[in-house]
Amino acid sequence: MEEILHTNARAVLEVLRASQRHPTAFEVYESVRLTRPRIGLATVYRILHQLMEQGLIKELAYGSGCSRYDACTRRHDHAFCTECGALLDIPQDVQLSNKALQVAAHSTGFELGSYEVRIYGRCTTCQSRRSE
Amino acid sequence: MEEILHTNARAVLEVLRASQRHPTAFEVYESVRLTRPRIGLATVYRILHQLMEQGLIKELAYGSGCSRYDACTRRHDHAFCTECGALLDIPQDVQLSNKALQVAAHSTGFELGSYEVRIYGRCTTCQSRRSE
DNA sequence: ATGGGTGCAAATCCTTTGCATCTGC
DNA sequence: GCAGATGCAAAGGATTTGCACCCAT
Repeated sequence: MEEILHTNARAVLEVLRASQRHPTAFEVYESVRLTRPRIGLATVYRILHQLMEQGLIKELAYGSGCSRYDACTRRHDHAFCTECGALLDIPQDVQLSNKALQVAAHSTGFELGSYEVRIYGRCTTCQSRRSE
Repeated sequence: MEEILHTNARAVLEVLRASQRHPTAFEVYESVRLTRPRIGLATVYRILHQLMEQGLIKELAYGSGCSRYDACTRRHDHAFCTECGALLDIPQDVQLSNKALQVAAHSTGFELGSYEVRIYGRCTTCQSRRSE
């Protein structure tokens, strides 16, 4: 599937795969520019959309401003720092029964596609920054 | 707490409380204008921020475009329609053990604040619209 | 008269689009 | 030479900000 990606698309995907941090489009742009200095931000956006359509990456919406992108496409959960905006993958899936999901889907009439658990709190960095 | 709200802020909060649909800022603006025709969109945004700071409402980010607002501040879960963008409250909390949450928080080093389960799928309207 | 709240318009930020150019085949 | 990919600049949508005005105190 990804063999058909052209050079820039490949570079974008590699940046995303190498990053732990779920970068924004602009951060991806900055990283890609290290290897492909002439690339433009619009191209990065176009490539991000293509990669999403191909199911190679996912978009993460979180509060204010801009989207972030995730090269890990298997279902997984996230931790959001409410103080600094850091966004981490939760390494092991949060335990959730099929039954509970089906109840939720049923009560809303939804045909269940996927799901995600988000935990909100303070990341390690922000915890050490101040106690309060 | 909310006794100190001035008239426009009160109107915004009432619109949000009356709505089932988690409206966008612009939708709030349109509704509030029915009773306060001279209000401006900027004022609506300013008030939404104030209400968030006071903990009376919450912002919901979901994919593309704009934020939506939720006057229900008790912890609860959401269902997102991936087809039409509809956004519903899940009436009963998705069953999730404290232990599972603590494991998740611990594995990321997070100090757990809150959490949310999001289910993604097709809402009833979109299911009847086409089968595919 | 003072201070907060407000409308309006301009500014900003993120993202998308138009278009002429470039590239690889 | 053609089709797709690209850079650049302009356009677009959501949100914020500056500022003068208005209103209740």
